[in-house]
Amino acid sequence: MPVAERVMPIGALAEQTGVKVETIRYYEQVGLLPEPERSEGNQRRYGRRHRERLAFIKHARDLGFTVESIRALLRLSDKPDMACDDAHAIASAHLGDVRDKIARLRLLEGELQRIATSCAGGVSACDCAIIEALADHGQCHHEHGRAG
Amino acid sequence: MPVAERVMPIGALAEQTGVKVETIRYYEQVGLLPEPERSEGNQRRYGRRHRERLAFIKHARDLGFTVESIRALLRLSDKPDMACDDAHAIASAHLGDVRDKIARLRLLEGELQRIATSCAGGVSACDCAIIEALADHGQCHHEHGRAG
DNA sequence: TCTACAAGCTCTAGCAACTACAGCTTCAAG
DNA sequence: CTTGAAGCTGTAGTTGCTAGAGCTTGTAGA
Repeated sequence: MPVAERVMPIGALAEQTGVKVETIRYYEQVGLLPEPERSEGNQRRYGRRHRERLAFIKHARDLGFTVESIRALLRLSDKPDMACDDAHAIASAHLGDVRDKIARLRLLEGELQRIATSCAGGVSACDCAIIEALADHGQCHHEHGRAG
Repeated sequence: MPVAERVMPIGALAEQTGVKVETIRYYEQVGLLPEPERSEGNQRRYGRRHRERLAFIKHARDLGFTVESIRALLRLSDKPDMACDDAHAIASAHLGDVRDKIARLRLLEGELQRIATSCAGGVSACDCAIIEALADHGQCHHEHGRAG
């Protein structure tokens, strides 16, 4: 046998996938992972299928897909007939979101840099340009929305 | 009088600053805004000082500062003696965070684009490359961390 | 002055996506 | 057989708001 036993407890699954134990239980709770078999003593026992599904989930989460989107993608991958178009739509929408976020963050980067260098932290000769800049939106070079 | 009365209720403050009424009450609750005077009937009455402080908070939030950081900045701006260095440190750290986030998002953008175009949503000739790509991290061109 | 009704109040619960306990049970190695 | 790590359930906390219920206050028109 190459890499893993046929069946494993939650800790081993966590280790193999890089997803925390609590998070695995959370995914089960919200319906992303199916309920696994249990040992006689009521402990979860996972197999290859669970590991693969969890890897899918983790990868998608790392890419910033919401749990809702992942639910949709998993539904698609379960009945893959007309999955392609729908999956493409989900991925494209998400790509759009990511690009928006990048654009907004770059505006923030510019303004933060301007603010931070205006008060370069020398001796306290300045009245703190940072605090002034934050107090006075009029100094701003653009409107900015939320981009956390 | 140019623009505003001396004293105003919460709705007017909300309108002038672009911060929602509930959010203003929330900021008071978490100690970002001081408790204002009240009318005889227990309604909040705000003045210029409050409006300025709230504008500061909003601007900083728009720039992605956490409430915790804003609390620190406000503390500094209240006693501005040695504020400059500390404010500079906060702003620089935040700038670093923003740049990290941008870098990670750009990696994601690349991978998402690769995934989305690999299954360009034509007729369903494909087995859905998107779902395969998500299932198999081995196809990935890099490690990626969380960047939501 | 009375009457509507908008705007205000407090308190509580909800969102996403986990994380962290408390207090218990089970598993596995020695 | 013992011991301690790992597992279990359930609840509450995190961040930064947002939304509602159910009440009170302010104010403009008649």
